[in-house]
Amino acid sequence: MSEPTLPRPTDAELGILRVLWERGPSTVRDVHEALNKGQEGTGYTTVLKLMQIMTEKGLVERDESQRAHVYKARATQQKTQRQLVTDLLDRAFGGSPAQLAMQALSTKKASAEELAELRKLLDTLEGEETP
Amino acid sequence: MSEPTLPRPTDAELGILRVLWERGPSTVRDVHEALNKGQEGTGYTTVLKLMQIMTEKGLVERDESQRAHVYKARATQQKTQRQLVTDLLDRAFGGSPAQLAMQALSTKKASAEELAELRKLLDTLEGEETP
DNA sequence: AGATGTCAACGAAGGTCTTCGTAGATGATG
DNA sequence: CATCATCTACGAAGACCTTCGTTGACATCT
Repeated sequence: MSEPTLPRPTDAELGILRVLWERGPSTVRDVHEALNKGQEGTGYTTVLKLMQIMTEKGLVERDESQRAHVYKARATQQKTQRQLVTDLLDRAFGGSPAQLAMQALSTKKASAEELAELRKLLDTLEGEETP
Repeated sequence: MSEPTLPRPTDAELGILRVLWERGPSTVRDVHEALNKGQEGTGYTTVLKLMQIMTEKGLVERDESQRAHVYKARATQQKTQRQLVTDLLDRAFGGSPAQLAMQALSTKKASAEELAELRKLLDTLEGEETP
């Protein structure tokens, strides 16, 4: 196995991961600034500490060749999303994916493009359903 | 306001809520037994303590008229699911509901009935999209 | 009444999460 | 070289979560 399955990221960790996904490999300073666009939220050392812990957990990788270490997410956003969805599915939805999908769509309006894409996926799935 | 928005239930709390949703109003003993069908997982007092805390948080209501207090969930499963989905949406999906929906469907196979239902919802949504 | 069983209520321990202050190393500036 | 800025590392505090043992109240059974 190449992946011993990473732990579920916590809320604060997810915030950091989102920055890394968006910006690509970044230093602590980069992440800290991205996280505090304008307002001051969490302190620098807080972000640093979190990222150190995330390194231990395996959520991120660290390149120490520079003085300012460069971090990058170890799992793609897709993979992490899948994990979180699976989790939520089991914990709150009795494992029904369609129920979750519908809940998601009723919650907030999606764009026409996204809906079209979703419909395409639906076609594929229904095609498989009755082969 | 009738609802000061309940806090997001934790993992263990969600387990208890699921029992309450399924069984309806229940005593601690009921929940404890449902949670430990067969195997022994968590102790009785653990469940009791959690449900006491959940009462303080407002996640459940308690009827103390009987010696064995009867608890019931304060929010419906639907409402809680919606909350969790919204949360996940904001925290990990940059707010795109269709993306989450697709992720959910790719994760696990849904039944034909559910897919049909989902398609119906999709029709409705697309109808609204271009009025 | 006395023994047994069931219940709620604490309190506390051990874990994780988030926060930040302080210290020490390293690089840049005058 | 001395000073200042920047960076990592460390430790610890405070909050929350989960766990359970113990206690005392109340009911039931003999």
